[in-house]
Amino acid sequence: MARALERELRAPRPRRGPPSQTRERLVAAAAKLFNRAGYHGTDSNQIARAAGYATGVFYKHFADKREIFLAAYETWVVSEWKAVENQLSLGDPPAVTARRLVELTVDFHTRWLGLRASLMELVFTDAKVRRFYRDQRRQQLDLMARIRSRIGAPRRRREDDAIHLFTMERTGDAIAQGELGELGLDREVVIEALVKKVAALLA
Amino acid sequence: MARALERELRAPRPRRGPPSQTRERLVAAAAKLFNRAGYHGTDSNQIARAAGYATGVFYKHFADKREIFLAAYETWVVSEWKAVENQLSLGDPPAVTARRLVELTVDFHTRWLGLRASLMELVFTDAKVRRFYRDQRRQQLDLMARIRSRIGAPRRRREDDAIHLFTMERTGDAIAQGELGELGLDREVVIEALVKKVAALLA
Amino acid sequence: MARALERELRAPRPRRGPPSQTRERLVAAAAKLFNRAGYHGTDSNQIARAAGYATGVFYKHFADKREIFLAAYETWVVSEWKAVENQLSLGDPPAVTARRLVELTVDFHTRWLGLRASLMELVFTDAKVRRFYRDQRRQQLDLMARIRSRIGAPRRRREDDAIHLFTMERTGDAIAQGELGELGLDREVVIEALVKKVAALLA
Amino acid sequence: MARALERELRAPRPRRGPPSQTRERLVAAAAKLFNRAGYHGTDSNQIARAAGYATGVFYKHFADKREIFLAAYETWVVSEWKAVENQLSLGDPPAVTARRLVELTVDFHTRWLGLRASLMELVFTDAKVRRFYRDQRRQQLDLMARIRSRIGAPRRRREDDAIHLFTMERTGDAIAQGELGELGLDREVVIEALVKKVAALLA
DNA sequence: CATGAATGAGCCTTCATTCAT
DNA sequence: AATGAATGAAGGCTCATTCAT
Repeated sequence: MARALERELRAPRPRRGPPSQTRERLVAAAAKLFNRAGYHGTDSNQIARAAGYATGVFYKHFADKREIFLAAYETWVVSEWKAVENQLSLGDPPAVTARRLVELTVDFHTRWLGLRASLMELVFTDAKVRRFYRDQRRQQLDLMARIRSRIGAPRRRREDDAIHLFTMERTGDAIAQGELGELGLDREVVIEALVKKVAALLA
Repeated sequence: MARALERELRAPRPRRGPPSQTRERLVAAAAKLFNRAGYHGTDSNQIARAAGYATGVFYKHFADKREIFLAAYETWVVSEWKAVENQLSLGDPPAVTARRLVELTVDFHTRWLGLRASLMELVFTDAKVRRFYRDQRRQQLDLMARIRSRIGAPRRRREDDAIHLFTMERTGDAIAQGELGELGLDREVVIEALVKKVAALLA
Repeated sequence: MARALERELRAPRPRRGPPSQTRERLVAAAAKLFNRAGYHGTDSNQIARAAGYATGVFYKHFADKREIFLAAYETWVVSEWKAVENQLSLGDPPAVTARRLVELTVDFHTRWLGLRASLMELVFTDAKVRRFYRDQRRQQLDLMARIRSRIGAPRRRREDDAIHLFTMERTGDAIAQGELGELGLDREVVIEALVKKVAALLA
Repeated sequence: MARALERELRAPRPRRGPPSQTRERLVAAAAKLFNRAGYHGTDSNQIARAAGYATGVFYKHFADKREIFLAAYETWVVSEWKAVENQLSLGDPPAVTARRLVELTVDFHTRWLGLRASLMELVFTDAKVRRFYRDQRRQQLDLMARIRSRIGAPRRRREDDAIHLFTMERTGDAIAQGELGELGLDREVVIEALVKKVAALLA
């Protein structure tokens, strides 16, 4: 009857499967929605529906909304890491690598714009998110040190690396948000400048 | 009776006064609360109460919560500007000025940490906040250009100035949040590095 | 200064005067507003403002909002009575009188449409309004009996007069509301029918 | 613990069931409350509670209070129609039918007194309610025409039918409200008069 | 495991009314 | 007598979360 049809429309998707798949679908749906409307603009029932499930399933997989945000965030961070490490493993010349890394950053910030927009408030508000966020940063710094030692580049202070990361992060957000355009700035010039900064680290 | 007593206890409330004063008190209270609990963690009744008023006043002065956030944000931004321009007008040697400016930045980011934490999501979510935010950035860039031309420093591309601002902003947040400490980084070293960057602009 | 100017705009009207005048102005403003938006759609601050006074003055003249409604209602009823009695005193031939009375009814219902729309709920809800309403009805019935006896028309049962009044009242509302048009009915035909009914009473 | 006990006490609440049942219960509770306290004297939380549910359900079924009023109104109107058509289908002699119809009218106006009291203001204030109300009236007129043609009664102008409906409606309200008693009128005489009017239509 | 109806605390907002000036 | 800022109860509505099926 009409009821079944309606359900079909809501979620034209095969249900049932291993729990991990359900979880994955939920996270994917959450990411999409958070990205569109921010954390507070997204409601948990929506997430389940968008993933093709009923409301209740949500709380079978996540203790609360915050947790799924964290999961979505983690997904993003992990995929970004993978992409970065993958790029580094290609052995491209530094100039190429630098450009690719900047492109990656901009890409990711663009793809995860809405999530990032909510991140700061949650980092401020929520201890768990904060902890996770800090851990990520630490790993970024470790990675940077490792890379440099691997390629025999000169040592730098971890503090400088941190500032570099902050710059990349904030500038990436600005590009993703279209802030540059609104300020009448040239996106390519900014990207070029970032590439130069990254290249300097790899030299 | 009990009513009067209760009123007495609630708050040292200097009632009656020009509306502008009420508004100011509301904004001050809002800033404090937003700063403590973030935008979404603060409600409009709380704000009025914290300012020493009853619920209703709020909507006599602001159309909604977003509007008072914007007002609080504006207050902060304006005071920061004033402080910066004031510092610049002192005619200190560049090295001193640079250090003072960094100190100012860190100070402001510390004082307005919670507000800043909510800012990004609102910029993303709310067109009015976004517009205001962008305007501020534009003015910052203009100021930078003016300063340099005034002191006869070499011209720079606006894009580089923007990146500089992003770096200052994000690093200022990190310092304010105590992110550095948690990452085992030395705050002074970071500040020193920022000072150098600012000094380079003034040279 | 700007303040005074603003006040001027709100109420370009001489203030101060005998209390009765203030009261009158308030009632007039209330009637207008109730008429536009109904009782619940009108707020008491608005009324005072619209009359050219400050909020507070309202409660110097009326115990509450219900009371000013009653006053507005009374004004209307009294003016309608006056018009009816005036018409009757003219000594026009019955046919003319009947037509004039119907015109009067339609006029008044049109002029007081919004007030009437709120009347039923208030009659139901509020004992004071109910009492006043009933008194009016009683007087209408008395008047009808008196008229007939004066002009030597045959006696009728008071019950029939009541039904007649109900018909006039409800049909008057329908005309005022434009209900006829929406139902595809001819206004003139309806009015003609009413005239006939009234004429029958005067015959 | 206390929680469960409290829940037990609150209401004999048969939870779980098809949404349509919930909706029905809400409408029934709403009708009762509107009827008792009028539209503005009833709030949406109350309605849900009175139906045996928590606050939230309300907005799962209705966009706002206006909508549930309309639903309650519709329920009433539909049931009245059914009763009228049922009566007409019995094939009683005209005199009997007329009396029964008047009784029905008085019954319904009595049962739905409070709802009716709010109706006028809502018809005035709210476009959706107005539209629904007009549609009903149109159908009443259609029905009247159909009945007469079915029983071979003489044609009448639709305008006269409309006036008849207005009379019935307003007089029905008066009876339901006890207005007659307060005016010292004889209820039976009034009813008799209405019966005569209806009978005339059926003749 | 999934479902989705139900929960209810709590937020935003309005407005009749008061009262210090 | 007038002013208008302030009051605060109360109502509309949302949404994270629970739980009976």
